[in-house]
Formats: sequence, structure tokens, C-alpha cells
Amino acid sequence: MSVLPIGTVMKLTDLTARQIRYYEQQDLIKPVRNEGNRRMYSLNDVDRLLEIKDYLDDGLNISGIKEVYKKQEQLEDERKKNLQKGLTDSDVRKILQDEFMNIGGLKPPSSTFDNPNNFHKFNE
DNA sequence: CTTCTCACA
DNA sequence: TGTGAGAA
Repeated sequence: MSVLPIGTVMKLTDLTARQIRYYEQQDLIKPVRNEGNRRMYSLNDVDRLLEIKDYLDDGLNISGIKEVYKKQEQLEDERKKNLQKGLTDSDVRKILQDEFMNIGGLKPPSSTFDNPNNFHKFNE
């Protein structure tokens, strides 16, 4: 995946080598090293660097950007946990929607409980 | 020639 | 974050 040397990344992102290495120190990107200790970047690294530049323009500082990715990972972890429980994203959305309807005292769609498949989702 | 690390009149 | 030194 990682095949771009820092020189190429500099041109692609319009960032200085100093900045690119600094963002790595802040754990915002994780390039791999080749046999000559040279940093090799992936296109995902380039995308992230571009993102970082945007966040910086929006007035966000390094620690602020760190927290953005931190919460992003947290949401990603929960998505995986639900997946392990056999729930897809659309399942979760449907459950949440049905719960809101019930709270509002509205009659849930007949299809929701008619399907025995959905039944034990509410009993686990 | 390119990149790396380290240090700072 | 810039920049220059010395090595790889």
C-alpha cells in the first residue's frame, strides 16, 4: 500500500517535509519505513494529510484534530461490536426508529413484530 | 540527488 | 515551524 516517498507527498499535499514528519510525531499519520529507513506513504496517508490541512484552516489545533480521529475510532469500534452481535447498521437504525415511535405512543408498523425474526432482537 | 535525525546566533 | 549540518 505505501509506496510514496516524502518528496512526492510534499508535492501532492503542498506541505513541507517538516510538517509531514511533525504530524507523524503527533500520531496523525503512520507511514511505514522501507529498508533504508525512508518513510513510505499510502494514498490514505495523503488523504489524511489533506484533511489535516483543512482542519487547520478551520482553526482546529493538533490536539483538536487528534480528538476528532479519536472519536471517529470510537464510533468505528461500536459499529464493529454491533456487527459481532449480528446487527447491521440498518438493523440498528430500524430499532432506534421503532423505539422513538413507541415512545411517542404511535403504533409501530405491523411488519415490525409480525416478523418472528425481529422479535428476539428486542429480547436479548 | 533525496531523505533522515538533531539542534538552535 | 524554519533551517542548516552531517550521515546514509
